[in-house]
Formats: sequence, C-alpha cells, structure tokens
Amino acid sequence: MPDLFIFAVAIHRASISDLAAQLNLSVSTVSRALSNHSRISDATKQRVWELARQLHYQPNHLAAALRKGRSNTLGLVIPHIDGQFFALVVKGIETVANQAGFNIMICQSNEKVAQERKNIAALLNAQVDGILVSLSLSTHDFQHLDEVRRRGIPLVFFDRIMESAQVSAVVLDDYQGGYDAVSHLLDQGCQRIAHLGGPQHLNICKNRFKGYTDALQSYNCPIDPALIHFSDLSMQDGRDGMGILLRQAPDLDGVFACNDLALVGAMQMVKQQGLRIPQDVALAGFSNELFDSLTEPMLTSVDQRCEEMGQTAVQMLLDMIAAGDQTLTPRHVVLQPTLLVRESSQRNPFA
Amino acid sequence: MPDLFIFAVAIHRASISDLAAQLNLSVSTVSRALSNHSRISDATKQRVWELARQLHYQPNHLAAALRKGRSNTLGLVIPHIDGQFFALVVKGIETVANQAGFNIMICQSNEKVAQERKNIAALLNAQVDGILVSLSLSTHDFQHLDEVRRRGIPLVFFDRIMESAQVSAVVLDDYQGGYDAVSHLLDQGCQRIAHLGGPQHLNICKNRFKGYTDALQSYNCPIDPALIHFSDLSMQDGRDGMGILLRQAPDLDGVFACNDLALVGAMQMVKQQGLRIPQDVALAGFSNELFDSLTEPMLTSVDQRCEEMGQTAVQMLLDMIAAGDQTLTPRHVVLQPTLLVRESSQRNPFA
DNA sequence: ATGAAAGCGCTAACAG
DNA sequence: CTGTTAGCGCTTTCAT
Repeated sequence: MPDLFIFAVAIHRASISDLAAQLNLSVSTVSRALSNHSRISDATKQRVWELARQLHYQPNHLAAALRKGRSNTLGLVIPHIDGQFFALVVKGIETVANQAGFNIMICQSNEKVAQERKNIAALLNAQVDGILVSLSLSTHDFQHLDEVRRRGIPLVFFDRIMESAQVSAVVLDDYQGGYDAVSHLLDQGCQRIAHLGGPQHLNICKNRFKGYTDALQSYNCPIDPALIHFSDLSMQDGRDGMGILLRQAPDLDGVFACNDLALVGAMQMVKQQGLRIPQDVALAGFSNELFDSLTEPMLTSVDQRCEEMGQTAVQMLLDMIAAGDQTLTPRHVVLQPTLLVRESSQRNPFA
Repeated sequence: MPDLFIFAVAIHRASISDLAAQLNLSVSTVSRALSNHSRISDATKQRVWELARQLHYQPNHLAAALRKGRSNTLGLVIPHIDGQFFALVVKGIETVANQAGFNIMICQSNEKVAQERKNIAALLNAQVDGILVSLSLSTHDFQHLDEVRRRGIPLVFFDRIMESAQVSAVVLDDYQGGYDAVSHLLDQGCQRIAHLGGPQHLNICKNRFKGYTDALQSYNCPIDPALIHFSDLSMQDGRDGMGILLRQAPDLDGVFACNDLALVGAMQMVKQQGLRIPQDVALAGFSNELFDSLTEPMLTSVDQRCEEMGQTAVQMLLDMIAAGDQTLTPRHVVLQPTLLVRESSQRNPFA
C-alpha cells in the first residue's frame, strides 16, 4: 500500500535518530554536527546538514529543554496591554529577547493581585527561565514573588516595582518627571497647582507625588491638601477628582496628573466648567499616551522611554540567567524622563 | 556537614520519583494519584498529596509535554499590539485559553512578512499546539502558513485572513460595517462621500471598500474615482490622503475611512482647511479606538467586537486541537459590527 | 573524530 | 488498586 506509506513519511517529524539511521552515524555525532561542534569533521557536518534540510528536520525544543533544564522562554507579567506604555515596553522586550533566542510568554494581571498570582504560577509551571514583572495596582503582598526567588528563578521588575533593595529593577525617574512637570507649570505662572495622584503604595505614584511637593517647595509654594486628590486614575476618576478639586479650591490654576488617562478626564471637566486651558488652568500629565496629541488642546506629558525600559529590563534578566547560580547583587537602573510640552500648559508661546 | 545538606534539600526540586521513594510507592502510582486517577485508593491519594504539599512538589511541565507530545501552549501572531483592537482581542484570547489550561505566546510582526515568518518559525520551534494569526499588511504569499498546516498544526485566522476556503477563521462582517457607516452618512444628507481605503489585498480593506461602493449604489449615488484614495492608513497617510481628496474633489461632504488612525489624520486636515465637522464634512471610521471619544468632535466609528473575536478564535482552535487528526472542515465565523454614531457625523441631533 | 549509554521527569501501555 | 517497563528526543559524559 504505497499511498499509505507516502502519507506516513509526509507526516513523520524527522528526529536526530532518524538522521543518524539514514546516515549510518550515531545520534551523538548528528547532535554535535547540528550544533556545529568543533570536533566533527566538515564532511560529516555537510552530510548531516544536507539531510536535515531535505527532511525538514526541526529540533524538538521541548526535549532539549527537558534535558538542559532550560526552556529558552521568558515570562512577562503586566497590568494590562492597552495604552501606549506597556505596548511599547513589550515591543522593546520582544526585540531583545528574540535576538537572544528567547520566546516570551505574556500575561496580563488586569490590575488584580489574584490574577497576578495565577500568572506567576502559570509561568513557573511553564518552566520559564526568568520572569519580568510590573506590579498590579492591587498588589500589596509579595508572597507569590518571593516564591519565584525561592525557586531560584531570575526575576526583574520594571516600572512598578517591589521596593525592597533585594531585587533587580529598571524604573523611570518618576520623581524627576513629576518635579519637571510641576516646575514647568510654575514657570508658566501657575500659583495653585493641584495633583491627581494614584495609589501611594505604588512607587511610581509615590515618587511622582514627591516630585510634585518638592517642586512646589523649591518655588516656595505652600502644599495645600485641598489641592490634592488620590484615586485609581481611570478617566472617570480623573473627571470626578477634578470636580472635587474645583469645588475644594476654585482658585486652582494648574493640574499635574499622575497619568494621562486621569488627565484627559480632568480636561473634560475643566472644559465643562467653562474654564480655558491653559489660560485659566494649565494641564500636565504622565505617560505620553497616543491620544495626547489628539485632544484639544494637546496635552503636555512626561515621556517614559518605554522601549528602552523594556530592552534594559530583559537585558538584565538575560544577564542574570547567563550568570547562573552566582547570584549577582541586584541592580537598579533609573532612566531619565523627558517632558513634552504641548498646548495644555504652554501659556506663552514665546517663553 | 549538616549545613550543606540542608542547603541541598532546600534547593532540590522534588520529582515524582522522589515522592515515590519516600512513600514506598511506584512512580506510576504517584503519577496517577497526582492526576487524581480513579483507580487509586483515596488513602494513597491523601498520602501522596500531603507529601507533595510538604515538599512543594511542582510538576515538570516540560517533561509531560515531551512525553505527551503537547506543550499546552498556543501561539499568537498579530501585526502589532498597540491600539485598542488587538489589545482587546488578546485579552479575549488569554481569558479563554487560560481557562482551558493553555498558555499563550504572543509575537508581533510589526506589519512585516519577514518578521511574521520568523514569528511562525519561533512558534513552531517552541512546539505550540496551535497557532492564531492575523496577517501583516505586507503579507502577500503564504508559504510560511502552508508550512504550519503541512506539519499538521491547527491554525486559525482572525480579522486579517488568508482567503482560501481551506482554513478556519473568524472575521467581522467588514462589508456590513462599511455599508452601515456609509448608509449612515448618506442618511445625514451627504452626497459626495470620499473613501480613505487600505491595501486591497487585505480582506478587511477590500470588504469595507465594497461596503462603501454598494451603499452608494443602493442610494443611487455615483462612484467617483476622484473621491477614492488608498494608502497604508497611518495617521499621516490619512492627513495626506485627505489633502489630496480635497484638492481632487473640493465639493466632498463626507468621508468614510478604513480605520480610525487615518480618520483622525483626515480630521486634522479638514479642520486645518477651515471646514466644519460634521456640517461641511461628516466623518466616519472603523475600529472604535479609545481616542475616538477624546477628539473634537468625537468620531463616529464601527465597533469590531474585539474580545468576542478573540474568544471565538481560540475556542475554534481549542476545538481543532481536541479533535486531533480528524481534520474538521474549516469553519468561518462572521461577527456582526455595530456602528457607533458620534458627533463627527451627527448632523441633526434629533434625526 | 565518532560512538555507546545514561538520563532529564513524566506518562501509559501492559501486567498483575 | 498498584507495579514494571519502555520510551518521548535530546545532550553529554566517558570511552575509543
């Protein structure tokens, strides 16, 4: 039954031992030839490569992974993938990782610790060689992350980090970003600058807030609790928060928001109240989202060097993996932000 | 040297045979107990589970995958992850896949066939159990995808598909979406509706365009080449295209764009020319991007049921995987779009 | 320069 | 209900 035979041949996935059999070589020789081992004769290598090509040989990664105890896969846990920031970070990560021959497994926590825990478990289960994490809004305890380290799996945080000095991380200088944004507002003549802040257990929100207060202080501006409102920073939160702030402090003339989603909500509320931007209220945010240039007025925002952050973080992780057991001392990389001034805060075009 | 011993114990990853040894059972019994096999006594199961817990036993997925010839991982290839559409599709896919115990490996082609080919190769290499693909803009030939099917790996397309009837796919009814959008513009009194179209080898662009022409015809409107402009649909393309259209046909009074990025570019150009939206030119697009509600005016757009598309696509893939060899006839699912009317096209608020 | 053999950790016949 | 055995496909000593 020749038809069936052909079918069988077509469907069969060639393995190293198949090659070995057909070439009258041992599996070890073929294996070495395929990995271009130095002590295999060029002649043999050619024969092996040729047949491998002919048979469409594809290495079984799973088997190699099992044998070597390495999957060549990295895990990535992010709060969510929509929005410019994480999308770009992911791009940076993928680029570097793929170049190094690693695949990426991406998980979204949707800002929930519970989901984050499941994500971590799934990644450990999938035997990833290392994990990159940006924490969810609701992550207060870190047992699931300690577990990762307990197992000796290299771990790198980025952006939203666990602040113990014990882990490697790459972050933006959020403090500086906040400081720059608020200084800029002050330079534009703002006297009563409000802040739409995020959860203060998150390093990024805490530091941006500190940048805000410090900038005010260095300009000898008082810090007024009536000008400060904390929330989870959704667009709706921004709108509501702005409403509250305007009621508490009708004389406010500037807003620094911890992210652009909240800022755009605030913008809507400001416009709804019939106030002019930036003349009556100047606006600055954080993240440089795509929509910042699409609103009217266009929104001033702090750029976060997303792709660079991703690239730096994987590189760190790859270094840790390469270093193996010898636990390197945790490194922290801090990237410098850039303030992008747009219409929402530019009072004097010639300033 | 007790210290060293303790260290060794702490670091060792317990395996099934470790459990077996400590319990005086065979590996197979332990294996069966762990997977809650029906023919293992409850007493034994309890003993096994208890010890597994104590030793923090974690199954080695890689080994199981090798043995079973299944990695429980799915591959996903998308053009890019920024923007609302793919982000939401990914969310839908992850939800369903995780529930079914599958992990996802996400790759971005960045709209380049070359990268898409690499992505596919990487996924095959990683031994995924099935692949989901949305084609890149520049994909004209499909060898890399044929290769997937040649290897018997289940394959499902979504949104941007290969139009041979031989593959399973889930798409939006783009034709209907285009038809609805243009009908709506006509209902608003537009007589000279322009189209910013995308590459016509892509099913989505072709079908949206066809929706445009058919809607015009059914309203007895002539189809004027001067009102039609094709590009790759970036924001800049939209702006430029709009400039050209306005020069070719100064009397145009409506625009249907194949995506919202191009539409927002067009909007900027229209405003720059001092024309009013929607009174002079009414605008409608496709994708329901986040920024549609942030522009002024807010943009009318066709919603694509992103999450549903993702969920449907994985479900299909999981079915194919479950079905095994017996190649099911390829299925096509077509989701119905919804037109979201906003300010950019609403001429009479009471209409 | 090549081969033999062991084994990564797990599952699944095939016995009892 | 439990045990024995045989691999999945690959890498890697240790020989020669």
